[in-house]
Amino acid sequence: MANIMSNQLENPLEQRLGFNLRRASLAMMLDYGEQLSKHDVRPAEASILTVVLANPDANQADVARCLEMKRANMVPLIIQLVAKGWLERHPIDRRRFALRLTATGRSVAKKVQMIMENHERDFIAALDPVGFDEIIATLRRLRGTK
Amino acid sequence: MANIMSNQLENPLEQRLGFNLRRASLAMMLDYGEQLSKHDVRPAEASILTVVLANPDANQADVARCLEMKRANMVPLIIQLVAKGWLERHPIDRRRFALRLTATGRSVAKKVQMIMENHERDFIAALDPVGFDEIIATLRRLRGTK
DNA sequence: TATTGTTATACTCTATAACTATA
DNA sequence: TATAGTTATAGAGTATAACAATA
Repeated sequence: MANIMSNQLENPLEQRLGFNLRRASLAMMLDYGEQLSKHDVRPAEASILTVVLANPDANQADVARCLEMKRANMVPLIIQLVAKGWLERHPIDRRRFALRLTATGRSVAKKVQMIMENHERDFIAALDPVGFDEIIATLRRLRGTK
Repeated sequence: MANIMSNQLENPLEQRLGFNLRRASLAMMLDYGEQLSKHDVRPAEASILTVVLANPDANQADVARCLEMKRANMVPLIIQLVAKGWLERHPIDRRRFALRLTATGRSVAKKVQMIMENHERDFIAALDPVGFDEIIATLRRLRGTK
């Protein structure tokens, strides 16, 4: 019963792809979230700002689809972004809204891109000797499995 | 304003390491969680069962540390596992408990290992041509960054 | 003094079902 | 009939601070 004494346990999950993938993702999320929180931005909000910046007048359902989020979960996030004065909703027809960044929102969205760039730099460096493109391609294959 | 018409938006996050890492992790978690739920096991419970199976009589704090979980978040999980009749707590001294699997718990834990093995197989196949060891080493470096 | 287990609490993201209004 | 936005709700995991008892 060595385990009663020692405090270094064996963790079989350390050999698992899923566990390492999850811990790596959480490590990145932790740093990313800390950087964003300095500007009162949540990761999910940052994702929406990024997509709307790249796709002016997109509607909620389209944004949700391309971020692989549920339509229903967009609602409180959009409300928050509007309340913060970063986003406006303009009717396209009588059931869709075109999402548009305000001047402040555009400024925040650009700041978010810079934070993202700086945040990713350190982690991308840790990929070496595996190449960035190779990793991205591999992660995409994992995303498409099942 | 092509975006009012089209429903295929550009997603700049597709070029990001963090986004792809997260989506890949969630894709694996989705499949893993589905397989486990058939046996009324949650992923976090499966992690604890796995560590206790490999480390009989470990205490909660040690298990939490090796899974990178908070001590406080172990409590309801342990209570659940005890309530399910899969885990017992035996006093080590007057402040620690040795966690021990019951006969049923050991059987569930072994079933979990099989589910994990089958679940990972398909995803590991998707790694090709990148090797498993290479990916694990890379993910570990990411985990250790910041 | 440091650690274990605990309580309480809050936050973030995810998931589902069902509704309405509209295309 | 299918879709957009919404409501309500639940679940899972994570995080912090603080406490009593104990090492």
